[in-house]
Amino acid sequence: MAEFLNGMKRTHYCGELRAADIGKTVTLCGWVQRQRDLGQLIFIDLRDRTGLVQLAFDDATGRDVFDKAFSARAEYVLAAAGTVRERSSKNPDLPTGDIELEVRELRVLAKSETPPFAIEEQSPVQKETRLRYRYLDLRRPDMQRTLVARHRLVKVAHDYFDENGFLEIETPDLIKSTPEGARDYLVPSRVFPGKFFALPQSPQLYKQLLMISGFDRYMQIARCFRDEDLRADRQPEFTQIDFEMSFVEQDDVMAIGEGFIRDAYKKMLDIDIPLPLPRMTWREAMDRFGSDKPDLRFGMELADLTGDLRSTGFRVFKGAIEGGGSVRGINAKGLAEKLSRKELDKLGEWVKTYGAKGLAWTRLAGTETSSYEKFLSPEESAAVRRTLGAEPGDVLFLVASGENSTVYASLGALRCQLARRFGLIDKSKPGILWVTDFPMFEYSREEGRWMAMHHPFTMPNPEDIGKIKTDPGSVRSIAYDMVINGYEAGGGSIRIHDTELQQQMLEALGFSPEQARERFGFLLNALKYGAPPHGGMAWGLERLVMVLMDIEDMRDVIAFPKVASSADLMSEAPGNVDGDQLTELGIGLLPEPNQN
RNA sequence: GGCUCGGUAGUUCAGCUGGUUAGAACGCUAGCCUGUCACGCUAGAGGUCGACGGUUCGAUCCCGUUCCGAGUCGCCA
Repeated sequence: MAEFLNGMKRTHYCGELRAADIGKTVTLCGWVQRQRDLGQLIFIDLRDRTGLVQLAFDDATGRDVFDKAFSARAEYVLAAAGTVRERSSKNPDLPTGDIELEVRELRVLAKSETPPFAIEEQSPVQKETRLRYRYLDLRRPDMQRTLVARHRLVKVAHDYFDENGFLEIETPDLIKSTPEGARDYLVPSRVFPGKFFALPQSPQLYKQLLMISGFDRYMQIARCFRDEDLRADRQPEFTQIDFEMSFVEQDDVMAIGEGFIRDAYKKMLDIDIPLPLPRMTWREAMDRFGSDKPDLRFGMELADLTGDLRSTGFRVFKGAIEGGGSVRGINAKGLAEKLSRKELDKLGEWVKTYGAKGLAWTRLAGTETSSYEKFLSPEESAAVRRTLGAEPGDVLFLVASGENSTVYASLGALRCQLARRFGLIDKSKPGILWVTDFPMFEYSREEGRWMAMHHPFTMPNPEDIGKIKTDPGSVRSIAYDMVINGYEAGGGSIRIHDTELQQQMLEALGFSPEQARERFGFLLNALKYGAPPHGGMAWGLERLVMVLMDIEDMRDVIAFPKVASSADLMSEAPGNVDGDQLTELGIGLLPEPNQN
């Protein structure tokens, strides 16, 4: 049976004691990091969220206390009272290494089973084990540091938006399902059997309604849910730093957004971000980097070789160009010696996952080899080399496709892959920029219709409004993303505040007036009663913590995350429910052979 | 939904061409040790080789199915 505190009150955190505290009587509480039994002398490292401190037990220690120290094991919870004294042999590796606690009184507040892994920095344990025992994993200093940073970033956001006149207003989590966009998580209604709420993918419609209500400047730390497959940087439930403001144009929103990111870098990392942030149109980002979230921390930009190869006889390139696509390339500077023939073939296989039919290359090592130059005229080969700035030691990569999106995706991914693998990324300064002028629509093959690239409430560029019906592919939107280090850290837009334009937009997206009313009637109605021009944006809180802390796995910035199947390994959610619960909700399950 | 990779002691891993007692390190348990701090020394315990089926005289190893995990493409207004 564990002991109780029974009047012992913690006076200090473990990690904050210093030489200046020598002679003080203190009471500490924490977990046993390690017990070192030297016979007549025992040391215990006691840990709390501030760090470690050494407890000492020797012949001056009472028998009862000494025996407790003897039987203490890893992760036992202790309260220790005594006197801070100077160590006879100091430990320069520990902030508290000059002192130790001479323990007079010791309580074992809780014993512990041997933990499945050691609670320490950079524990070499697999993610799966860590997530099963997340409550132990979270005791590790790096996890604690990360969650502290996350807390501080939220605090920076609250402070910044409060200082700028924004009000935090909560929007509902049980809302109406929207057909556009990601799959909704559905919540059955007991009162309306057969009907469902949805969990929000974002507070989008509600924050627009708040603008119509006149709150003028809104912000929220908003929980969002998307029932889509996961990635290392994507979780089904996540948090947005969300804001919206009235009587503004794109530059006004961007100025507020930039101000926050400057504050965040200053207060979290003491890094000065010069404003205004650089801007790049979506078109330019695609052409130069093959991505709408370009990582600016390294070069290897794409080059369009279509002009050089316009009249080539090489069937692969010719077919791509005549098919309305292009041939583009990148120059992997100086990587010829590092990329063997075998590895080039591997990369060729790898780009196929992005839809490319293959990867053409020229390796300018001692003996030059090329997979495609034999099919080109000498003039064409020379032109390609010239355009790519080829020099001895380089490797040229070319992708040709009748679909420009395939060329962009393949080369954009290859560029990032090579940079990561060969350490070309300059981490000394963050690569932050705005990407603007996104296309309003993109065509969905599966749906056979035009879809909103951002969302259906995004303001089209006034210059392009006339083309919504005639040439939707060329319509630009007043939408902007904030890209940091190759991540889409945030994004937003100016919204449509005009009923007629909103209806026109929904029509272009294939909604009948009835469908539009059914899905978004409340917004369309609200727009009729005097909507101010408004816009806003949102950041993914997790993404921001990731880029700020240089963490690559989103699960490492979330206390209790999901694994790739969207399950929670610790609680084993999702789980079965009682038949009674389903009956009450009017839900019957289809027979599933693999239910257990 | 597709593709690729992985699952062996509590943990991280090794395990040849299929061969009879499946290993290492750390951790754990016990004993010794008065200045350690990744303490040290000695001894010991600990395995459904993810699961099921098949091939074989014999399967951790080969084949099939399946479960779990990772990455990624699709998907993610």
